[in-house]
Amino acid sequence: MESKRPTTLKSVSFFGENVKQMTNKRQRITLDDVAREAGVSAMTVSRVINNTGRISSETREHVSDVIARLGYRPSRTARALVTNRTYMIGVVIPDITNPYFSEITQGVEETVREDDYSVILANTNESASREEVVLNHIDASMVDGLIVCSSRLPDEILLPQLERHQAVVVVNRKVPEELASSVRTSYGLGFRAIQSARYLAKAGHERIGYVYLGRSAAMTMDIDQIIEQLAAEGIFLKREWCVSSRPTWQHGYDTGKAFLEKFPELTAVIGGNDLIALGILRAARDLGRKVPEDLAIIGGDDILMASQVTPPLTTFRMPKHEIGVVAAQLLLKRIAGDMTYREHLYDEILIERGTAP
Amino acid sequence: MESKRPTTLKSVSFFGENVKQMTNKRQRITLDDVAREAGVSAMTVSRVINNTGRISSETREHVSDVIARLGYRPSRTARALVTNRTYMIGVVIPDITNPYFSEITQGVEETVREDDYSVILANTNESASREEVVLNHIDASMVDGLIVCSSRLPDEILLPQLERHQAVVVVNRKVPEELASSVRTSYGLGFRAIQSARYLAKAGHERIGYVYLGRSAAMTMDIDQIIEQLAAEGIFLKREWCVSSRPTWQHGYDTGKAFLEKFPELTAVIGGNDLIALGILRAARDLGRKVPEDLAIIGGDDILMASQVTPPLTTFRMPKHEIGVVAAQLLLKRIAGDMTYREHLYDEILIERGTAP
DNA sequence: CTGTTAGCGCCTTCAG
DNA sequence: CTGAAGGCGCTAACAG
Repeated sequence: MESKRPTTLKSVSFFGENVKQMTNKRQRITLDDVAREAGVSAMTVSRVINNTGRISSETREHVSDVIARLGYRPSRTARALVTNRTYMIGVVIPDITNPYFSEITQGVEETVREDDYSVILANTNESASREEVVLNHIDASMVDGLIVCSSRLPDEILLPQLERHQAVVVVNRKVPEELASSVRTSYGLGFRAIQSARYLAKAGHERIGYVYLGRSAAMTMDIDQIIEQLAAEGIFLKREWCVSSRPTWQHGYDTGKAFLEKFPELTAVIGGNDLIALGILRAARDLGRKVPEDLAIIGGDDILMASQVTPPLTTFRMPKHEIGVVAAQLLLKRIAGDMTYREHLYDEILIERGTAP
Repeated sequence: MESKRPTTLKSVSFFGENVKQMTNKRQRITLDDVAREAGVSAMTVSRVINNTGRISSETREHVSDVIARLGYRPSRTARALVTNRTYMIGVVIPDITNPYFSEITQGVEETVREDDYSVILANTNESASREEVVLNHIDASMVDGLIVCSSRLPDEILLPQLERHQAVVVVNRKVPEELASSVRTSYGLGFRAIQSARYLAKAGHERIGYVYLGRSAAMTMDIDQIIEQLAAEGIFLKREWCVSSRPTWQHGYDTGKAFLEKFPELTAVIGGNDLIALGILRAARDLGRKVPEDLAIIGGDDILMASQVTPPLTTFRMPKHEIGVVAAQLLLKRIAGDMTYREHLYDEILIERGTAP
């Protein structure tokens, strides 16, 4: 019998002629199949697989052989049902095509995979309502933990969703410490705008515009607070010089173009993030404005493109990949049962480049 | 009893003071709990949830009430175990930070989510060995289907992996029709290089370099075939003028710099993709070469950045987002049981811009 | 229209 | 060191 196996083996572990039959019945090889074939109990097989309990190396080896021969693979689902661990984590982000988020996601994915976790990606497309739908869809029974990036949802909606999960980490957001650990930049978008305005004011600009990220719950301050704060410092940011934009290049371009045409008196513009700022940069040049001579621009994430356009974009840098890695690490800690609140803050540092030297 | 519920309700569906207790016992509310509370059988509750079978609107309503009151959510895991459907699909891609792939991924995610599927993201970091590990990790029991993008694996390794899955779609790859539907560009990387070379030759270039994507199984032709093909057309591409690079900006930059220094006689360079080409562009400018006067450059994906650098990059355009959408649609068809082979081919069209006018 | 019976594939007791 | 029973939470297939 042993000697006849090789043939079967090949067609099972390789793409063979009996593929069609398999597709019909989907005859999964189970623990019991292995047990029967090996002449042991299911429990023994289970122990071999999980490397748990004491087993004679003899049976262990024999069972391993049978497992390999049959091409047995334990059902993650069945295991999840009984252990209550799925080895998956959810990652909720606004837009995977935004380099800022794809870098964070990469950091997360690469980190959790080391511990055999998989990432369930949920893209909210920068929409609060979609974010809610998506969060609602991710049941606690399908993930061991959740990382929520730059949530656009108000607390009343976000917090109950987080509460459903065993382990949560939020990025760019503050929530009650019992609910989640947190990784974020120290300034937040509001402070970043203030930093930018100060920088521009110091450079002599008096008419500064601000194209901010539309109704984002990640904003630690709202526009009026920012204006107020700056006014206190003698920097004058008119309310009408502040408009919102969705955080994509195209929206930055469209918004920026209309904005610059409406307020030609502006000598500087702050973008809510790099994509917006880069859109504005293109709009400015299409309008015949010289950057930075006629118009200075400051962005906000230091994505690759920021350094490669002409003139290169002055922006704020933060370790995106590392933020993803750390968020993942904090989540793994929580999943492992260590529920102590942890918080990682990163400074955003201003990178002075051509658009606002 | 009914009148006392509201209090409990709030602390269950909202973040309440008994969070701590819940975290301990993780006392999931089950179907039976609902059934008991509603005074019906579990089956009835199941029917209400799945909207299946005939149920008096009276009991339906009552059960729905209890479900809402208890904040019951069905266990995806348990359901998956019995239905053999997880409502998840796997997406294997080389690098999520490459805009080319993040756009495809976005298309996939957004499409499958309409049908309540979630995406498991597996990033291989452009490494064949990691891709193998990752594919091995994605068990057929955890996904209903799989989309593999630009696999770097040879057939001997890739095909058996695909065979394990019920439904597969490959992007930028050809596999036996029984195994998977396919979405890809009509040219493939090899043909794209040939198109580029022809274009450059026509523009008068005689010394053309080629920085290609390292040992990628997505190449329909290898370098020697390309050289041969071009030679037949009277276009001379020396073997030593062809070097490989990993498909990232930084590698493109480093490789490009060394390459240009070693072969200053080149008047044009073809990049394996946009990131590589953009890296070369920067390297060329850092070396004091004027583009396109001293050196023409052609890229290959038409990512956003390509159009925004100076001079803008001549490249090939293909509908990345749509490719993701279609791949997802083909996969959903297969998951639904329609296993007919389908193939979508997209033309890559040359976008003539500043780096190679 | 509703309930009963049997598992899905695995692991956690508890006995040998 | 190994096995037998029971159940995780849900639904399919039958009853009624």
